[in-house]
Amino acid sequence: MKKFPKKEYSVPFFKENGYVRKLCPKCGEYFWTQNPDQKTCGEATSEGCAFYSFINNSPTRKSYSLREMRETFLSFFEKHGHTRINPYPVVARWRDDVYLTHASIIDFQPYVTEGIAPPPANPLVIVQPCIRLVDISNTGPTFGRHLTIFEMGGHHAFNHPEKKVYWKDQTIRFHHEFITEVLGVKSEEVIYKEGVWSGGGNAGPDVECIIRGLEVATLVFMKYKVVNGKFVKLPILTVDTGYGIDRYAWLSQGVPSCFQAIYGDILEKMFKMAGIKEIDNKLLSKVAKFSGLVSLDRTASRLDARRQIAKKVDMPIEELDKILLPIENVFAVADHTKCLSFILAEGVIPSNVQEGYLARLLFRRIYRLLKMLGIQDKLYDIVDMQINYWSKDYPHLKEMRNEIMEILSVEEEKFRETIKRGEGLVKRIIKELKNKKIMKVPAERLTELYDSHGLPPEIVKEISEKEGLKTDIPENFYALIAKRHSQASLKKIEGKPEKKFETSISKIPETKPLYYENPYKKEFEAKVIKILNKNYVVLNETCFYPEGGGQPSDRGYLIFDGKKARVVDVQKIGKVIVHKVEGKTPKEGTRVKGVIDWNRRYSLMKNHTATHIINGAARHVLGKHIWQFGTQKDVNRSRLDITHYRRLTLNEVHQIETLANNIVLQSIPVETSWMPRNKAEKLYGFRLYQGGAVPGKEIRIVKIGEWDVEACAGTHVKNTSEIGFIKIVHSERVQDGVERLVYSVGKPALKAVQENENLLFKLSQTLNAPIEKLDKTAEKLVKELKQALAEKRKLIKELAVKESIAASEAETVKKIGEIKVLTREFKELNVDRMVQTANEIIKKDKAIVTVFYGTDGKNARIMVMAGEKAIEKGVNASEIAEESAKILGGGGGGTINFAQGGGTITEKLSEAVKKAEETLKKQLGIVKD
RNA sequence: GGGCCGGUAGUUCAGCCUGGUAUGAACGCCUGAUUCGCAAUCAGGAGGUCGCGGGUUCAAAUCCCGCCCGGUCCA
Repeated sequence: MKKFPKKEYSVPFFKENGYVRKLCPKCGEYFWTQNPDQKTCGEATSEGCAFYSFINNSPTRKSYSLREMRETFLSFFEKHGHTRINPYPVVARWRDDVYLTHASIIDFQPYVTEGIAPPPANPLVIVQPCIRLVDISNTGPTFGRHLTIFEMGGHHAFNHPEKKVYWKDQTIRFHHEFITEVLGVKSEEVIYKEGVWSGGGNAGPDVECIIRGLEVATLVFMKYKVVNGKFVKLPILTVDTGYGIDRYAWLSQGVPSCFQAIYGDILEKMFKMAGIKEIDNKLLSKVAKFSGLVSLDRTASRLDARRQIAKKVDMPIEELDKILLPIENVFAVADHTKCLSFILAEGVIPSNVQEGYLARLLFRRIYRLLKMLGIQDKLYDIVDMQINYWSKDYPHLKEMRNEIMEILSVEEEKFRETIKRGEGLVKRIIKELKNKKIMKVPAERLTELYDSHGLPPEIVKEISEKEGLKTDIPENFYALIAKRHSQASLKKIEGKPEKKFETSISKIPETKPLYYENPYKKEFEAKVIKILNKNYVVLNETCFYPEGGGQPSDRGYLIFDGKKARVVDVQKIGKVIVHKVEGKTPKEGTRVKGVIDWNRRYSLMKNHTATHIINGAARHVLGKHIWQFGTQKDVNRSRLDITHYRRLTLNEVHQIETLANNIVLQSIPVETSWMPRNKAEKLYGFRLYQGGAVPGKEIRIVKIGEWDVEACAGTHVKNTSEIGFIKIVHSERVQDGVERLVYSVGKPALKAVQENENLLFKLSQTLNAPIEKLDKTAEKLVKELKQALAEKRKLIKELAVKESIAASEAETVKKIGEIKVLTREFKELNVDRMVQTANEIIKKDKAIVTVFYGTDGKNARIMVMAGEKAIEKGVNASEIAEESAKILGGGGGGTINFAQGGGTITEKLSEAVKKAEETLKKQLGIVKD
């Protein structure tokens, strides 16, 4: 990565205080220090630049708990003119580019950092719980340097060209004052390492603050936007600092691991649960000192890291591993269960897609860790402990306790099923391989098992080796998985034709939307600003609603000079609304009259408001974890996808429907208003972002009484009573954890009910039973049908036995050489009966060949069965069937002892039977060609 | 959003590639034998709209298309 020149880091603070800039010989990075004897950058990296020297030897004046450290940090910056801001959710619903909040700056991107919206305060200070799942495999082995969930303290300043707050020098001074004067660390112990930060589309120089080996903060000076890999200067310079609150607490306590610093006595309880009684703190401290060396990714081996540490602490690797592994596992459990609790508390449902998949990943990892520790049953106790512990700082956890527990138990059930199913599958595959004398599970099988069935190769290995089959997990296993996916995803993506206007449109002034001022306005007059590509019309203002937020565009007409242009589509590109027209096109600069298709539009308005109502109703009926996942409105039928961990029952759907209709009947006014993003978030919370990210400084709020508030750009009715009637017609599971509600509104809703009634009526007529008794009637019918089918099978068999007796005595049996042939017509074409009868006859006499035939008028069928002895003499049933079926104009075939054929030329049936006899004779060598 | 796998007896599955009898397998169930009783064992038996709907074919569990249901991986 590109490095910034020295001048980017050379701030007055360093000069005034006698800092020198040095180059670390180990990692090759520059750093600033007051200590002239400092050789390396002082960070405990995997290159081994230094080791931790704060373990059992804290550099701070006193020991801080996480909570104390958080408060100390916040109040320090508050004292220095920063406004304290409450933390944002860990699920970043206001953004569509990331799922989780992984830094405090995420809260303010992109609207604040791009200058679209003002910050809630400037400067501000916040402690934000952050989630980073990329570090999941390191969580535990690095003793807490990596966590999936941690608290990032950030003091942020947004420097506008016309209004500067503070920049590099002051930022570093703040940090230094905090660390030395507040915490009491000696000034010369603080090293500032130069770095380049890049993420979320932004970049800039940064300094990393290192104390006794531990990086405790990163001070980022965001000044670039990354466009196509190039750095473009930003108008707003953002001070983006990240203070690892957890790491500061760790530093101050000097305990071996960060987990001990964060979790205190609940970690002790987890150790007890796992039966880990005596922890050798001396050893742990020694290991902790060198834990900076550890850095795992998907390819690096855990044992390699362990080997290095074992050497440092002078202990056999096996022994060390035996001691450390369970401890690390408990560390990971502590971290992961906190992380999962936070995610679930915000209504994420474990799923096979999107952020739900992350939750599932986390759950399954926890479950495996607990299994290794032998305490799977303690999952709920641990999560309960976490909820209690963290609710003091984050009270929303407690509110969601019951839902979290419910979701966990559903998820546990699902995982157990998957494993059970998988084990069975692996065992079968192993058996199959053994039968083929393959004594090793092929790599291809491993990838298939993982990709299609979710079975990690380690599990497959475990099972297979128990069964005595070798399994080599390829080193590039995950690369092979990636390959499976890349091969399949070579489909072309077609962009909207309007996309190509994007560049030409930037010069056109924005279109004034009239549909917000008055959503009931049906006609308007406007000036034609621009015609694009012959049939795309841009007006100065319009009533036509462009497609967006799941609401389709309006249709209608543009009228000019007595001519009409049909508006078939409306799109919003940037701030310009484009009308796609068919027929005549108006000229640029002229005035046109616009008329929207009111019936359609009014219908869409009702549907849109109904969507909000149902969403609110669903949340009320099912719980606070309900979020809108997606939605599509239409005139006759709309749909709303919601997050839920179980299949909806009909009863639940009915409850939602009833509640939704209650809201309609209560004639609640629908209030729409524009307000600044910050104000709206403060007033209504992040629940606003049901429909995902909403751009802009001011956002539009649609509020339906106390039932629902959402940020929404759609058109709505003024009062819920206008909707009339909502009928949920259908519910389905779109993905794991996502339920779809399909519903109709107003007249189409009535129609939907009537259609169902039609169906019932028809059914009632067919079954000749009153509608009220249809369920019983159908039940009875199915039962009777089953009985009748069973009876039929029985009778066919009985009949077959009888007929076989009769047939063997009948004269229709012809002797041909040493074998016998029985030809017989079946009046009713019943293949089953023919087969059964033939079976019985052959059972009695192995030298017989049966030739059965019949026709239903449309098709003719011929069936040949040969006994063992007949086959010995050279009879081939398949050939006979094939030959005679040719005459019938069809084909036939089968096995040597049983075959059938047929055709459509039914009148040649007797000829075909004759042919069968001839073929048989030929096979026996009685007749020659 | 994209991909992959699966749906056959009460249960777990085989059969599908290469269309031609589901004499399907195991477990479970029922009856009988043995046993003080249970388990075990033996003998016999019942149990299937092959997820649904179309198509191709003389013929579809099997091939093709659509749908429904479940599982799973990736971003």
